[in-house]
Amino acid sequence: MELRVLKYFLTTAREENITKAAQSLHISQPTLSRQLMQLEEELGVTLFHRSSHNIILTDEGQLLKRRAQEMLSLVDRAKNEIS
Amino acid sequence: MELRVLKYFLTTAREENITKAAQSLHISQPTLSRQLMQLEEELGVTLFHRSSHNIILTDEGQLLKRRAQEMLSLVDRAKNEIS
DNA sequence: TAAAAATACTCCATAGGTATTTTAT
DNA sequence: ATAAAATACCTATGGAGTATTTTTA
Repeated sequence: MELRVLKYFLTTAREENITKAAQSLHISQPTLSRQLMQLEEELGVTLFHRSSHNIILTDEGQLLKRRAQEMLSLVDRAKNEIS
Repeated sequence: MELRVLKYFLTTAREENITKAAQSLHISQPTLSRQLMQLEEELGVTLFHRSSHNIILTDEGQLLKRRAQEMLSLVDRAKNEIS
């Protein structure tokens, strides 16, 4: 689990669409799709319910969302405190 | 800033010695030395006071230490909640 | 049949390693 | 003299891209 991928995850959770999230992140759709699948594999859970028109968080995905948001807030906080 | 490097940083802060921290992390001393320098460069601050026999946190380093510990705690918490 | 996601490759950036040098006690 | 960090150089893993196929509303 890396902060870069958690940002990918949160953007995707927000957009509910991998293609749009990838555009927003300025990476390709396959790259994002792969990173999300790898994150799911690493955690051993399904994070998204995938349909052909959108992709929404599972219960486990919602849990990760909260913690990921907290982690990224801490990054901002650390950067502010340090500088 | 990535969680992997924050783990490196916290281990080094604890060991106060890059060589020992690298052994504890099962990576080489130059790899750890480089990652720490890159983290400092990224943040634009010095995180460690380096002497020839130990390496200790600066004030900015202490600030990062707190937040990094919180982030890694959140990782554990997320993993526990999910599984 | 038209979107969105997944798959199949290819490429390259960078994490990591070994060998060596520098530094400070 | 010695222990530790930094530097130089090389290797290789995996992050990222393009092209294509699969899937489902």
